[in-house]
Amino acid sequence: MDPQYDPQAIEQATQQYWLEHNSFAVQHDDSREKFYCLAMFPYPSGALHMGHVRNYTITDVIARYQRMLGKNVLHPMGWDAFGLPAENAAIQNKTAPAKWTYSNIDHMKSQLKSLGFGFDWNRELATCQPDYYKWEQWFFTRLFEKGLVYKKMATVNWDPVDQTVLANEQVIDGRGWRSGALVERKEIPQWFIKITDYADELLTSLDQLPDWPEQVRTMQKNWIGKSRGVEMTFDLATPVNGHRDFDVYTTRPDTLMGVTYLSLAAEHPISLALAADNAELAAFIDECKTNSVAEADMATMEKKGMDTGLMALHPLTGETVPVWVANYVLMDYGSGAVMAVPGHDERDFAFANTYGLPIQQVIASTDEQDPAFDATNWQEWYARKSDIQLVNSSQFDGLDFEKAFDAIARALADKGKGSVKTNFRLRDWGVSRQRYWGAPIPMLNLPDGGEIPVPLDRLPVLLPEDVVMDGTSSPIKADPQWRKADWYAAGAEHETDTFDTFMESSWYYARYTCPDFAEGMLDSERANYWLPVDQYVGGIEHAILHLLYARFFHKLMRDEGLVNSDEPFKRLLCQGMVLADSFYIQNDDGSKNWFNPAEVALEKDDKGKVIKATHPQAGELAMGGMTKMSKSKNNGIDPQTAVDQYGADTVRLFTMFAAPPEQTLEWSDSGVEGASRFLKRLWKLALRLVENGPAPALDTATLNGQQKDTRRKTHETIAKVNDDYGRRQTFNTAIAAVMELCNELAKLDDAPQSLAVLDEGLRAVVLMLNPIVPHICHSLWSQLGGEGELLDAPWPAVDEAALTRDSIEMVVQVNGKVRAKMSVPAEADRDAVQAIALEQDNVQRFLEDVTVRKVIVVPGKLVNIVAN
RNA sequence: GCGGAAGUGGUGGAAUUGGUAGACACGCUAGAUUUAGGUUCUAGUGCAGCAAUGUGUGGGGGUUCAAGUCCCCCCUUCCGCACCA
Repeated sequence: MDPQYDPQAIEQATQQYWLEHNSFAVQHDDSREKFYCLAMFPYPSGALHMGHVRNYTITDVIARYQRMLGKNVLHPMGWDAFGLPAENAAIQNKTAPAKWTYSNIDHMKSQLKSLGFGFDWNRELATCQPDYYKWEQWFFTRLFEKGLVYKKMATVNWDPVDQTVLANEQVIDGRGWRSGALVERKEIPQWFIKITDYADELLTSLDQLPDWPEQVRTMQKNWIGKSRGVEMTFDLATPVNGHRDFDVYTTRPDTLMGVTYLSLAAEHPISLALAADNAELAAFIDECKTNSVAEADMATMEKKGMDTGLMALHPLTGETVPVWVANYVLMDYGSGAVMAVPGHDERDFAFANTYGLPIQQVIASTDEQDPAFDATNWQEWYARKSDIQLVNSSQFDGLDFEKAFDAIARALADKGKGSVKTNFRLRDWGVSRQRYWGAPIPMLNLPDGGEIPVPLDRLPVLLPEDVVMDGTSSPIKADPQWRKADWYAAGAEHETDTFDTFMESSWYYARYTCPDFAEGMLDSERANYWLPVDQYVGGIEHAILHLLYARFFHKLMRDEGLVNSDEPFKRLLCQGMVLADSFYIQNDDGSKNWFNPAEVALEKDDKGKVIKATHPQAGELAMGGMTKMSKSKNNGIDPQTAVDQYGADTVRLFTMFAAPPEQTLEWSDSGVEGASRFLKRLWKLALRLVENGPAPALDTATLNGQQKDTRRKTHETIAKVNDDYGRRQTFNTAIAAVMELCNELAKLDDAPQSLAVLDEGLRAVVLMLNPIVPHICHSLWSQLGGEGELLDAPWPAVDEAALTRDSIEMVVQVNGKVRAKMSVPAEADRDAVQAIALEQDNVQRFLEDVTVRKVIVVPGKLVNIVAN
């Protein structure tokens, strides 16, 4: 055995062994219990970052652990290969997105291999490959045939200088990132998939996912946003350009008598009709066009509106209500019109106060603690649904929320002006993108204006890969030859929009089960063996969109007869971000220059707190604290550098040790060194055992106290680590427990039975750490004379007999404060424990001059003596 | 703005069901070995105090024999918001 731990040599040899033995290839096998472990596939951005390392280490640990439990484990990997960055890189580097993407995949694949992740590379897929997106295109045409796909006008960010559609992230402070031009909202026709048809099922089947984080289920539930409300019609006092009325939806019909104005979206047909002969209104609508389309901006921007002079009629009273156009009402949501109740909606309240609109109270609090209604000062209870009753609402006065809701809904229905309606916040999924690097939408635009899907025998609609990007128009939009579909009809053209990349990531997990299947989208026999995914791991940032779309797609595939399960992901783990220290220099103009932590020297005070950061050239730097690793803050730590310096096992160990998986992970060089140190100590411990020759057989009857304690520690640790890996998924505490065990094992002497205890303990350590640091464990396993393949070695068993104790340490409290610690016989009953507790000297001292009122005994833990 | 989380020593974190706060590790201090430095090993390390002891889980209140954990109010930070992936 090499006296020095040499990670580079060990890791190379171990990876070579896995390669030669094809160790991670798996097959469909009905006779074995399966386990499908999946990490969210990466976007091939060029190089692996720490977030990837963390993600894939977690799944690799779970996959290897499940394999040791005897399961047939599928752990695949592939590439989310379409997307915006490839286009940007292509423009910048004057290359083609495809070429850039494929070269990134090559590089990142070799990086993944160097980290020793046990992926079944036979199943690798990239979503930009035609044999992948062919089936996505086919599936879309099926959805079209089923009536689940439609086309409608929708808003995009339009850069008037570059003449191109921009993503939200490409709009910075209202301007195009490249041109700097003021971005406009523009309505263009786009394809939508009816996710709202599945809204109810997407909501109710969340209850079938007990192994998802509660917070993710809650976020999805709120996102879907099921509400019960009333849809009603407001007639116009005077028709406008043929429009006689418009609809609004509200969840608060109980406040209907408090409506003091109505708001239309700038793009509402009535607004546009009114603007035709109202220059001021036209100007206001133009101004609204420069507003961001992002909901977050919408919610925080200044609320602006304009009175149109038009009047609508209240559906119950027939009184006139002024109609406004407001910048915060969006045409894409609902009907593009809302009723405003400034007395009982906080946003309307602020708006009414700004524009001097009347505020009418129609709800009164029935809680005497609440202050009276004050139209100049918003209070929490104004919008409450409980402990209220209606006022100023004629025949509805005195009703509570539920009764008022029903009575007003009935009154509207009686007049034919409205009805109760269940609504969802969730909107249909717009899948059109005006970009090149994506899967072409397989539709033909016909000369007469209609659309038909491309038939299967014409699929895939191939995306040309050898193109030049000019930064404005998509190459397929600019290519009349590509668009031409004369094979169908003269003048027919291919749709030049491509799919949202969430389409590809919505079904890749299913395709992994049969990536070679050429006859269809999925080979149901294999797909149904492996699905659903038993463990899915990815970033919390995907908690809503990606996971919701994938759940939706799974149900669509089920209804197409491709899979037989309702949900794609049985258990979900959302890992936290990876942070690193950040350092900068503030420039005179307020901007900041960021310096990579690798180049910064730190100075500490006598407690070890960092007080100064200096850069060899730039001098003293300001400290930006721990922030998410990012290009903009230049604080990315390259995993490859760490792997080259310390080895993959050290990086994997640190990553899993520094924090539980759902929390943020703070990168720390000294923490990495600590992980490396532990592996060196482990190596030394094994070396000591090996150099002492084969350990004698364990004879549990002859063990002394220390040997017995250490052996108990071994088996306690096995039980804890098993629980931490399987149920809790807190790998950091599992590692800490193994470290504790190693510290105990290291204290054993060289007596024959001590070596036997060490031998048993060390084998358990190697088995327990194998999922996390598989290379060093592979090496140690063979040097300790472990039998068979470590990858398939059974998880160590707990010897219940080793867990028994003769005595238990307990704490004695007086009035809740710890005053003594004592050792009591394991079999001592309540009275005996109490008696021993009262005998303790320090307890006696605190019981002088007081009377014992009560003694609480928590078996195995503590005694609390209540006295005064 | 709306929705979802988090806040514990000098630092990362532990405390799993209301029951010994600070496991494990980093850092720091002292010592030993080696010595050019690092490495390695031993001991100590929440804060205040010589000690007994007091005090301590973002802040303020409450429930309980007992609260990091449960309840109410407040503050701060982070994530998502539909065209980044």
